[in-house]
Amino acid sequence: MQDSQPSAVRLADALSELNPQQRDAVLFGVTAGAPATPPLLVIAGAGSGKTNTLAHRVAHLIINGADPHRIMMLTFSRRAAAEMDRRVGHVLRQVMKLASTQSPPSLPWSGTFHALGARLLREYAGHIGLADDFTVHDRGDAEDLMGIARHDLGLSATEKRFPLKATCLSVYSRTVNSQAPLTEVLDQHFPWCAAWHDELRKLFAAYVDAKQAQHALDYDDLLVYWAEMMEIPELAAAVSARFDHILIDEYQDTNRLQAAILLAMKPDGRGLTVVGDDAQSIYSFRAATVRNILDFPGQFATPADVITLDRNYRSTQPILDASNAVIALSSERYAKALWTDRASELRPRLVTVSDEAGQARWVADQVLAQREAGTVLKSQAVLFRTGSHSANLELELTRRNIPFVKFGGLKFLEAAHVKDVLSLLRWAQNPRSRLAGFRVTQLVPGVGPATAGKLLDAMETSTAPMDTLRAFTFPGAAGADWQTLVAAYDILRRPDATWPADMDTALEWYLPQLVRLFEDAPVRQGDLDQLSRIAALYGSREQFLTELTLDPPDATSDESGVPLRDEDYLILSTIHSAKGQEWKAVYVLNVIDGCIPSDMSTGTAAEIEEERRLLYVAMTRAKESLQLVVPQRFYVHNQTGRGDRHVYASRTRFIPDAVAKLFDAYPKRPPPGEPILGAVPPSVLPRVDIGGRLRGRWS
DNA sequence: ATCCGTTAGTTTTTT
DNA sequence: ACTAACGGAT
Repeated sequence: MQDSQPSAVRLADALSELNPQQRDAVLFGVTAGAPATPPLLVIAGAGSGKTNTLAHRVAHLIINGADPHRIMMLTFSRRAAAEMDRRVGHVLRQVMKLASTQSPPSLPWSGTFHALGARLLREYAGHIGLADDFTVHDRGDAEDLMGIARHDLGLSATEKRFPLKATCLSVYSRTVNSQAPLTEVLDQHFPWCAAWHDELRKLFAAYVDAKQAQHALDYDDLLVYWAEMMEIPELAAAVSARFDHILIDEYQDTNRLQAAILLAMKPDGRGLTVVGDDAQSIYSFRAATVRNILDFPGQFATPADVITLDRNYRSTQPILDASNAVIALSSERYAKALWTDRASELRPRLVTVSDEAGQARWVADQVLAQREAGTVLKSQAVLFRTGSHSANLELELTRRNIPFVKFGGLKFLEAAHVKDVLSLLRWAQNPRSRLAGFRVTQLVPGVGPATAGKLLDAMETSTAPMDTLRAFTFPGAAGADWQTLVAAYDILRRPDATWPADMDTALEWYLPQLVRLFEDAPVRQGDLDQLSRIAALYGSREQFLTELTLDPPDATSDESGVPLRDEDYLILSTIHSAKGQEWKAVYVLNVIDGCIPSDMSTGTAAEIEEERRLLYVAMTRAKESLQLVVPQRFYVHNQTGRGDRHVYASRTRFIPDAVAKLFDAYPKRPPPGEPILGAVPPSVLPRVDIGGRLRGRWS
């Protein structure tokens, strides 16, 4: 800071770009020296400049003397964390007048609850009876382990079918995250499993034992152990004292466990800033609760101040009018209505098409048309309720050579061959990881569950697991295959193993298995090449394994691999994954009852309200152009047999006629004055297969 | 003990 | 379309 203009002036300049509410939120409680600020809740409507405001507040704290190392910034995803870091840096650079070679201070403690939890736990592992080489299980691993426990308890052979392992894990996870009794969780969210209460309880106990025996933590454990650690006064004091300021984004999507952690970190609320929007709460399936945000102010001796940001900078007025109208019908009343000064002639569109194929054609046509008009593909996004809803569109886009990237789709980390390789690395990192060992050893031909189990039992009780492994003789003839695994494992276990050379060792062993196991080995090898490239970005094996599970690459494209950054591509995303993002043009697919709301979540009024908010979130992503597409016929997915079963869909219940008036209908209705009869142009009348319906009646 | 084909049963969204 | 369990051949 060496130029003539005092930084205070530049600070004032930076702040002058904000509106009065945003400025209040930035400045609230901040004084020179930056001692802990009083608790603050910012209610930030969609597109209200929330991230920018938060970034300014952080920068402001730092300029006033706060130490970036002592600021904890909790975001919803790693992507959001990176964006926040970038913006804080931007403001700091501007105010501190750094030379372009100097990098602004960044926030080392910025990330998701889970990622920061993992870091803290590794640091304090020694104090809480945790091995510091613990493995983090992703969803798939956790399910597999649950499956093993389920089988070991004899629950796979019950008279009536026991819930699937994935369902068991969901129940477990929800119980843990909501801190509610199992009975309550079953009654409210899994009534079809309620009869299994006692067995589930036993299963969960076994699952917890299994995790501990192999030094593994699942996603929930990262929060649970953190919360438990904060119950010990000395540890709580030590951890809390490391952070002067804790800021949390998307607070409406945190659950009770996360709120408990937060409160334990800052019991008097000093230093806490939480930001959220109750109208955008869409993660209650993960036990998130709006109560967190509603109850926040009253949790402290001096209630937290509340600042509301309701000026929207993102969307045009017509888009906002329609979005406001949708959320206004919510049974719970939300205090704010967003406003903007971005007038526009262009109203959002409600487009009726015959079926999903027509929907795909329509969207592809529109995407190309908008690109011709100057909106690059990257500024356009197609949003949908569930991953499978985009299948038709993906086909159409591929056919027309329109590049796209899908967020929230199938992760390539879930593919069997990728998991195989990761398991080998993980087993080497943590020999207690029975799950990894179980998977890897069964890759050797002739080795099945029984043999693998015997070996792992022997290793578990052994003091020198490596020797046990080497000495193990297994029945059968394929000794050579076995020896290659032992050799590879031996190299990976050496203390002088280097990264990313380990990845090559693992791949070298795995490639023959890949060729043997899969017909499409060449395709899959492409994935492994990509994995290898990703691996090179990490500093160590442990870091690679942990961060990959906590922060998986979240997009897949039509070809394997994410396209290069400078290519142009269309964005496809689930509405959940679209959170916090914005695009010039947004298309929402299947805006029909049964999709939004999903017919799986029309059980309770609360579920339906969440679906309404989901539509609201989707609509408020659009800056200039918004099109909701309503196919009149919707093929039922997942149907048994070669059915052509479809439902005659109707527009979502969240857009009744009164709200529909805020949209332009397409195809256009006849001008007022025309007879009502025949109002629907013949081209959009559904084609009805009456014969099929009659047959369907009996099937 | 492993492997493979057959059969019955199935709840979206993600850290 | 996908999973899990089970019977039978090797």
